[in-house]
Amino acid sequence: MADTPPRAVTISAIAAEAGVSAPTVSRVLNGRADVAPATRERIETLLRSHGYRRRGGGQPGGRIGLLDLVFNDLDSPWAVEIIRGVEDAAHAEGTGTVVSAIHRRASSTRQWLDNLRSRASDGAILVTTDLDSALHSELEELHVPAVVVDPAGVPDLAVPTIGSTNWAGGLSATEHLTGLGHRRIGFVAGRPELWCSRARLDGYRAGLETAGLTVSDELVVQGVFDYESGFRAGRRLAALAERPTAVFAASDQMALGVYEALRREGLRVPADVSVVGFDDLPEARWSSPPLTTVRQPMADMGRLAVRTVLRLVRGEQIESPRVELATELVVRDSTAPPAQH
Amino acid sequence: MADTPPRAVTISAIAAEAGVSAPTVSRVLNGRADVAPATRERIETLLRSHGYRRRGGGQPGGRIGLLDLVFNDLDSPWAVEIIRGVEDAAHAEGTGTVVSAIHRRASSTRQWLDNLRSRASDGAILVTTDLDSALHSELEELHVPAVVVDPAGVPDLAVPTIGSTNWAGGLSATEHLTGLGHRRIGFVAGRPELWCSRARLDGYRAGLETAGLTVSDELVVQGVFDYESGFRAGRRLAALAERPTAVFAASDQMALGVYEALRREGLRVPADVSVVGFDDLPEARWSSPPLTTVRQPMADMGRLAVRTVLRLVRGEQIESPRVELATELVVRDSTAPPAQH
DNA sequence: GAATTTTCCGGAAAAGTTTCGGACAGAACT
DNA sequence: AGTTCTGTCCGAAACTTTTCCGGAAAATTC
Repeated sequence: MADTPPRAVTISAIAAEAGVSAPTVSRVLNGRADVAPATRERIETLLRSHGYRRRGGGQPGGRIGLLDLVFNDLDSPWAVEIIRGVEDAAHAEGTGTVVSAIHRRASSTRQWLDNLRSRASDGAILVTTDLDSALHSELEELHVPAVVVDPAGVPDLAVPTIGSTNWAGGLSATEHLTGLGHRRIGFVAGRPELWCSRARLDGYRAGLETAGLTVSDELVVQGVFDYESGFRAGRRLAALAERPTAVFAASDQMALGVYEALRREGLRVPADVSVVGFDDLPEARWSSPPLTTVRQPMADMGRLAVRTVLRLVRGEQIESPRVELATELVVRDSTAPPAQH
Repeated sequence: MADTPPRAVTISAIAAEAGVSAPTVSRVLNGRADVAPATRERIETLLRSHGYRRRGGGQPGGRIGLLDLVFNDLDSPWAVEIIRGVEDAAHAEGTGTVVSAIHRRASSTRQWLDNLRSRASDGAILVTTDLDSALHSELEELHVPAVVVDPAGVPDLAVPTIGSTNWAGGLSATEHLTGLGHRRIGFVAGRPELWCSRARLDGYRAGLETAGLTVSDELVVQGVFDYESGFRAGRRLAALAERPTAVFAASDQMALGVYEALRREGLRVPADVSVVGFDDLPEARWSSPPLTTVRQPMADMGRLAVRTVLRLVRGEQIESPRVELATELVVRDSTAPPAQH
């Protein structure tokens, strides 16, 4: 005959190759205790190199049942929004969503991979700013396709990523402020090592240039995306000899930190200083005053991630390995024309 | 011999009873197309009445692999915290967490139940303020034990629930304010039909009485837990002839609404009015000023829910069908002694 | 050194899934 | 009407994986 079609690897094939019986391999797969360490090692290697995937009971086939959604920790402020989008799309496709958090410890990652294989998840959606290549190759060996959803932008990797248009967002926020008449606009930058920070900063610069303003270094303060660093940056900007009339923070959390710094200085938003954020977290709507910000469509990104990973599971081609969804300026009450002197 | 041990229902037993072969039952279970509607109906009824649970491949046994975590919608502001706690405990127990949202539509619930059976989830944790008894009996039929995590309190049902000490929380918040010297303290109540609202209100009253104050009806404004209602309540309290010097809101979202209402009146927190919330959502820490509030240990409630439902899965007894975890007052910057007139 | 326990693994049985083909009904050509 | 064709529905058999049980070898104890 011709070559056999790509028959799926079975437990017995592995067993034969390892020189043991099928039940032994089964025990290894299920993490049973009564297997000699050496034997277990040998079988695990074979399992991995053959990319064994658990199958229900009978022959191959089987439909998609589970998707893993992984967070670096569960502390991303956009976590809920992403979960909501992923759950929504997964539900529509008839698959379940397993949410996991892997912590900094390497053991946590290992355990997650074991669980992933044990429950025969079909694909993984990673929400993380640092997917190391070790994890990536492990997933490759397991034949579990992965997609990275990353509102922070990610260095290039052979994994499809879904982000958002940071540069355009930075530009529109800045143009909103210049359009209101602001001439001195502070900027609180995010982690410089992440793409998205640079893109937002460049968008800010482009916005100033469009308005015929020059970029002043003292108006750009470094932060690390969190509340605390926003607070410190806000204090520094407020203490400037020539105080800016508006501040654009590269994240909502930093914008709220700026709020607090201004409040302690006795300055009012937006009467004395206008503030713009980036992300549109739920708390942006409920801050006082409600925060003008650049919305990242987290839920849509989650939905797209599900569709993308399912295409990979089905072996279909995807158009582009890197997709960016549009950001959108949401004007609320934290911006106003500058006070007249 | 004696009576047979409670043998699990097998596919073949169902098949025999329905007068069909095992493969046919298998097809029904997996939603295959080639089964006559009448036959499918008959088998599904039997499946349900026997509480059939999918088993891996071999004999009964099998270890716990998946837990379902269900939200009413995914809009609860405490969702992340609960997910975090549940994921943490589930991870430690070696099980995965499937997060689902069921919407108001009944079809959504049905679909979730189908998925639940199809993926052979071992237990369910429901986060909801209205678990209807229909759903409850369905779960009973599927032999999937359930636990309700409900920070809002729930009417009695034959399901273990995990809540928190709302009365004590209301009391401690109020005593904190009276301790600072406040004599006129406004209260923004939550949905009156929920237990927790009454408990918090009673805690407030008890706190006033402890301090020898009388409860004035005009100081208690009805809200529905959300930002908007808090805003309206705040406006009403601020417009009072004799304005309160402090406001205790029965949820953080309402407290933030009060913030905004006060800000629009030109009043400062805490210089002019102190504010206390309830829940300790993440945004409480990041509001301006950071909000003093009563913390509900959402993550711990999630963890306890996992342990409880796993005990039910293993057939163990649980101590109490209703557990309340302690709330804790978190003092931040939104409270201060009343201004001297 | 013998006895006992523990470790490790294979055979057998059980459970569930798919593939393939057969029975049957209705529709469509002569 | 008889024949053929086609599609639906279901069972037998094949196949994969899992657990149960028992036995041989190694390790430990007396």
